[in-house]
Amino acid sequence: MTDNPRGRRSDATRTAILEAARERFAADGYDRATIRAIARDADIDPSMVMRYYGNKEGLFAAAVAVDLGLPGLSGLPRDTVGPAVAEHFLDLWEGNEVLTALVRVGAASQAGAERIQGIFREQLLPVARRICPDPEQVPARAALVASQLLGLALTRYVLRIPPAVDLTREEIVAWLGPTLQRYLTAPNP
Amino acid sequence: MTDNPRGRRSDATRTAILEAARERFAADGYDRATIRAIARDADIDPSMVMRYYGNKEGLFAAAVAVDLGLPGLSGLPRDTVGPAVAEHFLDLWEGNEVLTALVRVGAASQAGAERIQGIFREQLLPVARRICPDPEQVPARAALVASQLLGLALTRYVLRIPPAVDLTREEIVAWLGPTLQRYLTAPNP
DNA sequence: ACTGTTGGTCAACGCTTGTTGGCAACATAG
DNA sequence: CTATGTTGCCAACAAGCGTTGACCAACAGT
Repeated sequence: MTDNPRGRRSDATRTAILEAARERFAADGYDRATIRAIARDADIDPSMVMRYYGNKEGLFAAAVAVDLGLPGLSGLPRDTVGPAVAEHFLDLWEGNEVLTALVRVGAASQAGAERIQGIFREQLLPVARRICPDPEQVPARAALVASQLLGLALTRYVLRIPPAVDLTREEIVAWLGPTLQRYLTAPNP
Repeated sequence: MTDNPRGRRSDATRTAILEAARERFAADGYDRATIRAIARDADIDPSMVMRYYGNKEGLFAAAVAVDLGLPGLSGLPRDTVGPAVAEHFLDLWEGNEVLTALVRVGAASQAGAERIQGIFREQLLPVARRICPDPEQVPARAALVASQLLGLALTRYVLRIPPAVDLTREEIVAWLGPTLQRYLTAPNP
């Protein structure tokens, strides 16, 4: 029994499945990303997906386990955090397809929406708590930040509205930076 | 032959189908909103949907024919257009489910995404052209406006992130108004 | 009263989906 | 070398889907 947790013989297959799943979920959304298509991309049999991840929901859960890596931002000077957040998320979106998949599936299914709610609650809220001045306003301000960040992701990476795709990295930081800065630290309007 | 364009005997059925379709598309997205479920909601047979709208794509196209009613905004004073846009879109989102359905389906399928691109191009861009100072910057600025508006819709009406749902109308106008104003009329940063 | 058109139902089609269980090949432990 | 657990493929299942065509009932025009 090769029970050794590190280095199972099937690890290559497992990660191939996850990679293919991320690509398909990002490109096609939850319903159209079929297990058969994912298995074909990973060059294995559909039944292997079921064996390793139980069912389609389990596969999705495993494929979009995401860490935003936000805590690193809380050490920054408070008055330049807006542009820093914009840059950080640009890196995340362009680095891999997990977040695109997440938005696509979140818009398509209740389970996906709940997963995004969880990420918001457990990863964005705590950081906002350490940046915002008024503790009572933290949820509202974090929600505004999320709306602008997810909105850019939606128009640029999911809907692919041409002018949103054509925005350069510098333009995005220059425009969104002050917006996020205001949502996080400006006095209540 | 009751060829009379106004007042066909089947008009009640047709609109019942469209209403049910909008609800289902908004609640479930394109793939999970089945023709059978829509027909059940409208209390008719699935085959009627096919007869009246050809196929599922045709039904979707008919269900989300949307007019943003933006031209009315171009007569406003240029320095208060931001909050006015925010209020206008709040009315639209809360008035009916067409836009929610549109975002859900846009995120799920290529056809839906193209439809949103079309609305952006034909309804948002022309109005932005009459508000923005620099004609060359119009597409980028309109894309930024769309990102914030669609982002709020996504977090509030589709993902239903609790703090985004809890925002009051006044809070939204007070926070988004200046953002949209800046995207539309502020000098290039 | 006859006839053609329209509104609507019913049952079925072909297809794809997620999911399951059986079976062969292989690696490893004793 | 044998026994055991792991990896993988194959074929099949039941369910649900969009879609179709045959059929009946009510109506309108003449």
